[in-house]
Amino acid sequence: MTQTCVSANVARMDDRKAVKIEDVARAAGVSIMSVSRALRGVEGVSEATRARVAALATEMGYVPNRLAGSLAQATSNLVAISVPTLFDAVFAEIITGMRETFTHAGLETIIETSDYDPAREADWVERMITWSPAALVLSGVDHAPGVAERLRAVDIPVLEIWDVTEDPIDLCVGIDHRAVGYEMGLHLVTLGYRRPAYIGIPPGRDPRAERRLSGLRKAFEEAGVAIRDIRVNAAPSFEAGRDGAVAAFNLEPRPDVLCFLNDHLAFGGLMACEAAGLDVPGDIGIAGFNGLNINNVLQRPLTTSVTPRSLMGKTAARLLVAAVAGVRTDRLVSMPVPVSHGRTTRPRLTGQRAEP
Amino acid sequence: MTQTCVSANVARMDDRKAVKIEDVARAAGVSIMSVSRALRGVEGVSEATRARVAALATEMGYVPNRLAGSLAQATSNLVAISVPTLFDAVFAEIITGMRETFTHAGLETIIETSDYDPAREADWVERMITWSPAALVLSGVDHAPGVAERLRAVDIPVLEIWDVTEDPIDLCVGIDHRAVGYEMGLHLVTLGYRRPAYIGIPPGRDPRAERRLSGLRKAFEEAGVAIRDIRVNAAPSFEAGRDGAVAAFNLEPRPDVLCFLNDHLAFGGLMACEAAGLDVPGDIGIAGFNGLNINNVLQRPLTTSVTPRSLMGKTAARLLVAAVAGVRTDRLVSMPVPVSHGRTTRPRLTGQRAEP
DNA sequence: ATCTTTTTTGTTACCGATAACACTCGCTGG
DNA sequence: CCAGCGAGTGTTATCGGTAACAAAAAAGAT
Repeated sequence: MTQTCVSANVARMDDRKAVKIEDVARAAGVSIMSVSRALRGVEGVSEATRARVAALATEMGYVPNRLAGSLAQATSNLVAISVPTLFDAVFAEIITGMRETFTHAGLETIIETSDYDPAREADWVERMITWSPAALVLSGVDHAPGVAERLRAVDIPVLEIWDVTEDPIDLCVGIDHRAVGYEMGLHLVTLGYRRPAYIGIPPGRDPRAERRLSGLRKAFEEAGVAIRDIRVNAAPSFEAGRDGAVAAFNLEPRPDVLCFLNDHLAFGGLMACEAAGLDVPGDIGIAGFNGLNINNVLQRPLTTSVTPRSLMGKTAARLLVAAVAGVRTDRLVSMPVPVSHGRTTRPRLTGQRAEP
Repeated sequence: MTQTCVSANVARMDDRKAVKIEDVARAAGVSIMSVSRALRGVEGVSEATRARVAALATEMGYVPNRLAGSLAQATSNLVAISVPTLFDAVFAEIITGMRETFTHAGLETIIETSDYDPAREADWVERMITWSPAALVLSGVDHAPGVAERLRAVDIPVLEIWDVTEDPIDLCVGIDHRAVGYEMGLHLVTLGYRRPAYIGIPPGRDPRAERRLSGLRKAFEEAGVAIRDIRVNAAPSFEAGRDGAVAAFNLEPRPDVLCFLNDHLAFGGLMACEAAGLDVPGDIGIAGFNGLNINNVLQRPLTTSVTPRSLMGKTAARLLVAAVAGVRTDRLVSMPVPVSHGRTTRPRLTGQRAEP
């Protein structure tokens, strides 16, 4: 099957070599430029030529070479997106939310997972710049040193998503994680919890989670309560939550509520409670973060903060498309994150309005 | 903030304009080609110049323009991957499995979601070709008409993943879905189930699922039993499984086992059983597909077929990297998919060895 | 010391498009 | 009847690199 004769190979390649703009031009009896203009829908060709060229191009199977096009224009239609992980449905939803808008705007997306490692993100940024992308999307606002400066220096619109900062590189659409943690803390305090424990992964991996914890801590501190802190040395996962919960059961005194890094861990924790014969929320409360779809089918949906992933993606994409087009917009959008009361924390104290 | 004066703009742009190979060459006092060679690690430069140029390039902040490079070389380091969806952790795992190998090989990945629509996949293929990617990865073996021919015509290595076919476009690494369904069917028949129902989404969206169903059907038919078929008009999700299960409860006679499209639906179904007060597996059995991580924390892990997503990704990537490098390898790899007995189907009949 | 080799370096042509400008018409208006 | 204009089309330079070949310098052989 393999052609070993060099000349044969060359011949074969020449045969099938993609038809280029020049071929179309020759076939249509016009200049290269007319073809280029016709195919891009740019002004400056008569309707007759445009139609003729377009038909011919299709017939000949012409596909423009974007490498050449982008090189000549010094910009591409590529939007490069970096997320920590694809395992977490959250980022999948954000991406999906963005993609639709991008597709409409004729933008291609290229996705990277940094695995929560700022150094990898920084590497990737350097690599991506070489593609002259139309825009860059980063997850979070904590970057390796120098990255922000670098990105401000090159003239590419940058969007930071999922977190907020007062000093975005360019555009920023996300949620205020500290506020989210604080809100949840307030909620739990209101419900009367006084022996909280936090269950997460070791610090340094997920700065957003740490920020939520700090908000949570603040809320409890205002009630004169300290949070005990359990870290499971693993990736954020169902299993980590389960293991963390098991560890929490042995604390003295036993926590009355477990605050998990996110819904994944919370679900793992819920299962651990079930396995340990603990009633939720009777014996112990559970709080998560994200409001994943799984809650829609759980007998006992999690008490959690519902993040607007899809909407966030859409909003962000719209802003970015505008920025790419040169339109000025808001630089910072902080989205609301309602607490979903769920059924893994006890109902409100007597005298308060009951949850519907 | 915006500079409106044209000359000022130009000046600014010139200031910050990325340093190019020519600048480095001038600074190093060598020709452009020497810089190109030095930086690419290609033969033909003395070690001394290489070091000097490399140092200078770093110092000057030179980043090669890949558009230009790829254009000149008529190929890029881009691997374009199409998956049906990112919501399903399965594809996230496959991608993650592949990515590591690709990164090692210096390949960049660009990801598309086709949303189970062959037409979108076909569009995407056309668009991608224009980037001269190093390789293309497609999910499944069912493509829009003409796509396979088109891909065979251009000289780009193509990998089909997740499913298998006897006539791959190029390379194929996946699982035999029909066989998987058949295996599961045999297992359920062995366990004594005789009133099975299948719960999935409308046909035409996920050909792999249909193939699994056909295997399942065959196994039951061999036992003289027909499968009843329930389709939920929704995306494959927890909710779809729940709704499908509820529908199944009303069938006459009530099914003794529910076979779900995948674990997502199966989990939704499990929750529906719980909500309906049905004991699993006492009153009704449940079978899924994939062996998602959630099973690791469930009190009652699902009976399911465990797909080797990560390994599949790794294997596939390795093959593809070899192919890109011009090495001949196997064209087809079909991976084993063991049945995990779980605890949502009844234990084996008496007289057989018990499940550990 | 001279003639090969081999290594290193430089030149030139192109990759496949686009931008900017130049040209050719056919028509209008003075 | 011809300058003036605008739509439609063509020409030329360029984008930032790389391949292929040519030239120069260094190393080795006789």
